[in-house]
Amino acid sequence: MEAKKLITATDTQYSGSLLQALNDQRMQGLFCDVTVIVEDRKFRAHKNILSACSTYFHQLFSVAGQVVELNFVKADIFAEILNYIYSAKIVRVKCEMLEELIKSGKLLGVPFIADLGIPLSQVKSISGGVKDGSTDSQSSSVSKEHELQKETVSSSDTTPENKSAKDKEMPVITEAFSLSCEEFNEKKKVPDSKDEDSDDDVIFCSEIVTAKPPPSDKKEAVPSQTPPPNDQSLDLKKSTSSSHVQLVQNTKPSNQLVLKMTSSPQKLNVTVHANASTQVTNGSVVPSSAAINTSSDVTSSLQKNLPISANVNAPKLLQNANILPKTELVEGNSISASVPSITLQKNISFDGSGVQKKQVVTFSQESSSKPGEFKIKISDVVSGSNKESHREPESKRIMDGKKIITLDTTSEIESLSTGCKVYANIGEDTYDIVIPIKEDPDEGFSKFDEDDFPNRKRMKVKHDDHYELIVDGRVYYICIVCKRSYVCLTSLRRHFNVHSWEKKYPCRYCERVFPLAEYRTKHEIHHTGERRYQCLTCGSSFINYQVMSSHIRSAHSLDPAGDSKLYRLNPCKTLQIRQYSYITDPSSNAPVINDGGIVYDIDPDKPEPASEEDAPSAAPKPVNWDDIFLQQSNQNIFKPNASDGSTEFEFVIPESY
DNA sequence: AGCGTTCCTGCCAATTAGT
DNA sequence: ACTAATTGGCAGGAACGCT
Repeated sequence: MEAKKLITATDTQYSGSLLQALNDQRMQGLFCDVTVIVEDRKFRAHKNILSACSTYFHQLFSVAGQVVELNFVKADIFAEILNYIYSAKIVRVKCEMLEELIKSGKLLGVPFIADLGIPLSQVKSISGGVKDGSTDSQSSSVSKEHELQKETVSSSDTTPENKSAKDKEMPVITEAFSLSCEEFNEKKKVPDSKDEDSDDDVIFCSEIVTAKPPPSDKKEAVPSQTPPPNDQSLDLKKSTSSSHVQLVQNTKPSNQLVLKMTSSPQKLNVTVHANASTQVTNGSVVPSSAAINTSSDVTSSLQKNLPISANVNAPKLLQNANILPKTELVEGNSISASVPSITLQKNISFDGSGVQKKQVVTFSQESSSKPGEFKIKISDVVSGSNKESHREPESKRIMDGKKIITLDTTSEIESLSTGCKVYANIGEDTYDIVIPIKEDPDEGFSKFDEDDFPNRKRMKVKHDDHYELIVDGRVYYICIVCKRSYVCLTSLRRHFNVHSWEKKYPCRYCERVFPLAEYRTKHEIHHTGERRYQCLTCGSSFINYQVMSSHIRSAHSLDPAGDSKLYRLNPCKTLQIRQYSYITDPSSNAPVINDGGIVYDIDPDKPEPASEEDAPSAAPKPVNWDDIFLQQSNQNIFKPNASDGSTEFEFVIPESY
């Protein structure tokens, strides 16, 4: 007779293959919904993935739009972090990058990377096969642990593949932890690995987990799946990303990636079984919430004594779905001790041009004293946020598909939810922020236009790059990234490229790249050395307006910005730039004045061949490449690359530069 | 502090794209 | 051909870095 049985089936490869699929999609740009700009590099990614792995992104994406910019991380570092997020691996990171990597991991709230600081020193010495031959007592004891660990694993796995892996396994040791990692030998070649010196390579495929230290410590680490109730060793079920490595490489369900962490002197024993099946089939393990809560406690404890900032509450990719919501319910003191991102974001300093100057999330109650600086706390406006509820009576109301939030002058507008168009009607001391709550931002936009400005033509918003703020009937366009306000939308669009780098303007003389064409042009003029600005008082020429202006002020004690023209701007001869009314009167070499009242003239010392040849032509003739080649042939400023007929040119920096 | 360089943004002309 | 949108040069102030 067939007994009734409950069947439990677990796809042990699921998490790994899922991660792989996500990474593949990222590589192909599929379904990427966010662009992270770091320095001059753009990284396409998925918000869900980033927010799941990074507390920073988790909070950032609650307010940010499709483009975010990080200026506190280096591009190459962020690339490594992103690779980790999508692969659970830090692969072949050079030792000198580790410190920066860890720092960035802390800032971004990526626990694994942040906690690499724990084994860092040992890693450095171990990398490439024990460079320094560390022989301290800790390492020796850890080596024993490591041997034990090897035996534990080898007993259940004697495949040649894993034997090979054991030969390369690296114990990672710190003052607080010893961590042994059974690492599979990845046969999949890292693309750039061939050039790397293996001595400089560090490969992690593990995840650091903190656990509550025992009241009576100094217990020997014992890998155990069924710890006694009061045992200080703790089994955490984690279908971590680490399991990806294992499961992809070996599908045997009995195989586990075992991380054994042993504390010393504050003993801490943690065994992580990164077997995805464990969490489902093994019902005897410590409940997730308890485990995490315990971890939180130890985090707090450890932070008192150790220079680490473990963040066990950070959401982790592919973490047990039961863990995450439970961790949110951990007692407040535990959370506050283990969520550094809040404090962290308050400390982030955005600076420079084209970078985020303001915090995305702020908990500061500091009010703005400068007129025109409206600020709103994120909790006030984040759609769907629970935080809104407590402010409901005071300011929020919903009608006609719009959410209206009334703010006082001290509120902050910097963290308004993106994807919405925001309008404000300014009263004496209040601001009504109207946020269309329909899903389609354009829908709300349209409604606004039709209701309030029926004569105003609907504006199609191709890029979700700005808010609109109406103050006393005047429209200000506010960049969603840096919150700069613009009177002209074109100015904002031009500015936004600083964030998005949708277009790049490389210098044709050097390697520099600029987000604005004008920046490049001005920079290139420095290469050519051309001096277009000429002082009419003394005839001196200068490379740009600022130098010329400075000269007129200092040398002639005059104001170049005054009514009288004290300088002239000669047309650019060395670069192919847009020509305006740079018209030289064909009948004479007298300068002409354009519509703006600017006097233009051709430098008599450098007669322009084109002007002479084309003198009968009344139409303004812009300086083109041919003109430049003819004119500058002796100077060899530009040489057309005739070999391939392309539009590429060989640029030779003139001697004047 | 002075100087040079770069960044920023309103303005506007030239160019390009769309109808 | 006309219009709208985009591009990018310019002015002039501000910020920044160096000496």
